[in-house]
Amino acid sequence: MAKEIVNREDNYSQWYNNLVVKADLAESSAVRGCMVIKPYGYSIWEKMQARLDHEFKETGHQNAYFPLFIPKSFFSKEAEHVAGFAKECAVVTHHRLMNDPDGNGVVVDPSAKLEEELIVRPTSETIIWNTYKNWIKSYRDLPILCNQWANVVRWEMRTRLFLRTAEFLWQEGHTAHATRQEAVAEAKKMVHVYADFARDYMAMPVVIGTKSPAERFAGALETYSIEAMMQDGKALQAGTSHFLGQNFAKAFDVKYATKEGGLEYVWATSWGVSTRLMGALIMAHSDNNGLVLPPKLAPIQVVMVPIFKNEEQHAAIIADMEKLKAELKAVGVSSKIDDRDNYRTGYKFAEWELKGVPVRIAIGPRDMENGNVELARRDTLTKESVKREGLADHLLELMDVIQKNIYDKALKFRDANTRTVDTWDEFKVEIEKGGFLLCHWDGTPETEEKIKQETKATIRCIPIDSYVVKEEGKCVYSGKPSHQRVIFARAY
RNA sequence: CGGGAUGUAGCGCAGUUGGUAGAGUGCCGCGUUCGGGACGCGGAGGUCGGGUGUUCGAGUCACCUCAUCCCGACCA
Repeated sequence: MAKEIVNREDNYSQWYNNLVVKADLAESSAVRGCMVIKPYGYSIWEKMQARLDHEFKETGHQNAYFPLFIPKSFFSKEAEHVAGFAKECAVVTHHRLMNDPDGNGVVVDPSAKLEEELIVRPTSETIIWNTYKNWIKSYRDLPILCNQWANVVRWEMRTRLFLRTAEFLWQEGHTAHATRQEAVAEAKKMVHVYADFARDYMAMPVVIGTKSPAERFAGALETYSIEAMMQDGKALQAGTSHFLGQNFAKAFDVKYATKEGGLEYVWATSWGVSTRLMGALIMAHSDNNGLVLPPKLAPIQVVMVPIFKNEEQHAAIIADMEKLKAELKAVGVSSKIDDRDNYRTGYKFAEWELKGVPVRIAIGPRDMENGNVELARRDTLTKESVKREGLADHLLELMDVIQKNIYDKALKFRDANTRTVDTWDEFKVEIEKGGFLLCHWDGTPETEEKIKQETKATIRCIPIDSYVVKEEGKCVYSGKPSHQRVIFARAY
């Protein structure tokens, strides 16, 4: 009873917050706008990290680490970039505390004021490009393909667990290239890495596209993103990859000697995904019973709950479960035996459902006699009696079945909530229903801004893989000519 | 930074015209239970966000202040 969560249909936001806390993923911290990621939530993040890190290495990248603090002057160098982040920076002004002369704890020592303020990184382009300047002399030094796993701070006015917190964990890739083509190819490659990860691991379909100029990253020439649809019909930007042109190279004076003996500015990209993916994962699949985790990211793939009346039965069941656990380990399926004696069976069932464990196996005296187990699937909420014999192999196969089913369900939902809209009247009605609207847009920031003001809908992306509709048409708002449909939606 | 609300037990909350600080849940102990969130009995747990004022007396009224949340604004 205590762990019951509110209905998704009643209040989606409340359901989400409730779920994050009750499923033991994270909680608000005492620090404004920050969150504590709890062990269970963090273990999911670690699984994401491990897979993404593997992909980065496979595509030729290396990990590195750059400072948390960025001198204020670095920020002044790229005008567009600073404008994009100036309003949400945490600034370090002093380096020492002292006892309060009035005896009230400690105060900031006014004599310890820093010569130059330090900014807690909201992103690392500036500090990294300041460093790359020293690394790059010749075309032989290129490309530089670095990734950093780090935390960043953005002083957001309003925060939500995982989706927008003042401090968050992420990875940021920063690459330097000799040519424009190479940099563009890198930015495209990485957005596809993200899309594949979302599809194959998070079981979350995403649309790959480019951002409209207004939605572009501060300082980028092109921003590629993956956009996912949450179950309330709102869009969530789940990852971005930017072609930065020569903007940062020029700002930090990073030139290389070409093979021909010339001197050129290098071309740059940056790309990142954050703990926001956790929010995406939760909102893409979960239901009123709690979290639904795709097997590939579930910290525990199979949970085993023993049912018994006496110590003799208990010992026999646990022994069998230990055996099954070993069999599962041998085929690469993670499992846990819930042998807690202070909770009843029903409580455990509810709790593991809340935590999103893909499969639950219950074994009781009846099952032991019949050579069966009770198998419950989290994704379908169905139960069936299956043979104990060959169970490990069956579960291994079932993991793929569940992974696919969760993806298919999300894909079906997205397609069902993606509509083609041609008139402004229709647009205003349809946007209220949520989902993606495929519309013609005249390509001007003015129209985009007006639509945003009137409906709160923004251009999520100009699709480049799915939902690509290249055709002549008229802008849904202005009626001016357009060559391709874009995706409008309300977003997180 | 504008508009609105809320601060009371670990948590989510109730607290009447100002009069001894409350139930639920969770936690600890004992017992009965145990195939879908059990129940009984006992127990621990509070400077009522902070300050000032009014009053014989303030969780309650007034003022100030701090914090949090919601709606805007802001936001790869």
